[in-house]
Amino acid sequence: MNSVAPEQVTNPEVRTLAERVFQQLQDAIVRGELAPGSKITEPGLSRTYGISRGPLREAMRRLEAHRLIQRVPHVGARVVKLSMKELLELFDVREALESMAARLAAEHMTPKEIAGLREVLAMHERQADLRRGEAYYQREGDLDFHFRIVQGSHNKMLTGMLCDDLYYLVRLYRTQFSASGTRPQRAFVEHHRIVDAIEAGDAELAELLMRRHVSASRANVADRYAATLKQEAEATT
Amino acid sequence: MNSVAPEQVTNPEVRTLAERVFQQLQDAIVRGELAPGSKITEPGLSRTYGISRGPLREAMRRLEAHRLIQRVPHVGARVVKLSMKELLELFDVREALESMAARLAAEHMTPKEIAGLREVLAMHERQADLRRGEAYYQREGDLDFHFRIVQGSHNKMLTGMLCDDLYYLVRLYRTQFSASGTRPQRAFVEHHRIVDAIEAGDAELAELLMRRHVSASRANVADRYAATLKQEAEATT
DNA sequence: TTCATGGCAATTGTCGACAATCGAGTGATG
DNA sequence: CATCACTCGATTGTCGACAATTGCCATGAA
Repeated sequence: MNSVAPEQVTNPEVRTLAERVFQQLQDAIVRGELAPGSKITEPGLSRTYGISRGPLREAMRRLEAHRLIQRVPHVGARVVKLSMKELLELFDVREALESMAARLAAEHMTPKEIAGLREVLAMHERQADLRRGEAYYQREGDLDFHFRIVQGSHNKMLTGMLCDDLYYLVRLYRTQFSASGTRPQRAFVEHHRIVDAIEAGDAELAELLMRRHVSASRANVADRYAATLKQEAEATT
Repeated sequence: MNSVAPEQVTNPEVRTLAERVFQQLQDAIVRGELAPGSKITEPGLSRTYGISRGPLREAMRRLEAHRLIQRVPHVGARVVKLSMKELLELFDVREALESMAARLAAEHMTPKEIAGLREVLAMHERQADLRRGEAYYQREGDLDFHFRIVQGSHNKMLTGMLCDDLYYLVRLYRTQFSASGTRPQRAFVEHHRIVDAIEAGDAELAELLMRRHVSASRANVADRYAATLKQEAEATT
């Protein structure tokens, strides 16, 4: 597992050290290589990535603004660690933004984009058939699905907020809580209905369905968490 | 012309140069002292604020993440200039987030917070009586109203997104488009109804009313813009 | 006149060094 | 034994200098 993708070095979009290390850190945090809650020091990262502290600090400022690290002046920075409360907050924000995205997608998505969306759905079903228990691909695919709808909204501000900020937190949560258990069949059906509504241009329905979809996902997480708490309580008695 | 206010130096909350210059720049941009679209250079700002480029660059990274400036590697940075399209995008995002905030506020706001909200409304009415034409106070007060509802949601992620990011863009828009004309009476009524719904704990109604409130505000802006375009077209013929 | 080309000044990107601050560990004291 | 003050090591904050890249402008040719 290479830590640095070779295309990053030659990619003309990413020529500055600060930009590169920002993306590398973002990746490392989201993938759990930097443990949530762990302290990160500038000299340490400086050595790891072989750069000076100047660009590194700029990258850290951006990570801070994206809520991936938390800094305290003169003390240091830690990788963000989502509490269950914060995770549920994240779901509320997602519900608001993604339902709006679905509404706008129903109004503005092009036939080509819709076809691409259907393609994603088809791939999910193939994967679900082949490896029913395997949750990883389905999870990444789930984000891909949401990703495309958000982009279909054709609202750059909305796209930026969801894709540049929230989705990294979502992925961070999935590694942090190792959220493997899902509700695949039901989610598939919901995905299909959302796409149907978008294709029909039914903005209100698409919005409603997406809202329910995210809300159900949130409830699922909350239930599993409650179950975990109960289990732990029983184990200690 | 003093570049640094003396109380800032002693303020324990703001001890680092990067933090100070970040807030100063944020203020300068929002108040229009740095014209939208104007180019800002590091040596220039470095001289004006009397600091070196290190902290300055960190502040600029944060401003970039908050969408107040736009940077191009090796070229430079400009103060963001909202196009009408982007402004309408901003309204869509606000509609999504603030309606959710109103819903959560109806569920979680404390009696004390609600009383504070009513206080704000009362102050608005007094001001509206005294100086009917004056829009400035009413505008700032409008933001104060929304501010308190967002905080009443008790959702820190939502609060951060709205108060730390979007509301600065809203204020920037108000200076950029010199949006003095409003619809005060109607907005007052809407504000009151929203507070009523929140106080009654009617989450769905609060959400719906806030959604309409923001949506109406968006439509108002769009109409005024269309009128401006039409006026200009007539003037050139 | 218009366009290509080369050099130049200014700006951005990066680095290493120094100063300021924090917190853990140590020892003294009640 | 607990508590407090202090010292010291490490980390963060800041600065000035150097390298790299860009855009402008002058010069010249078609």
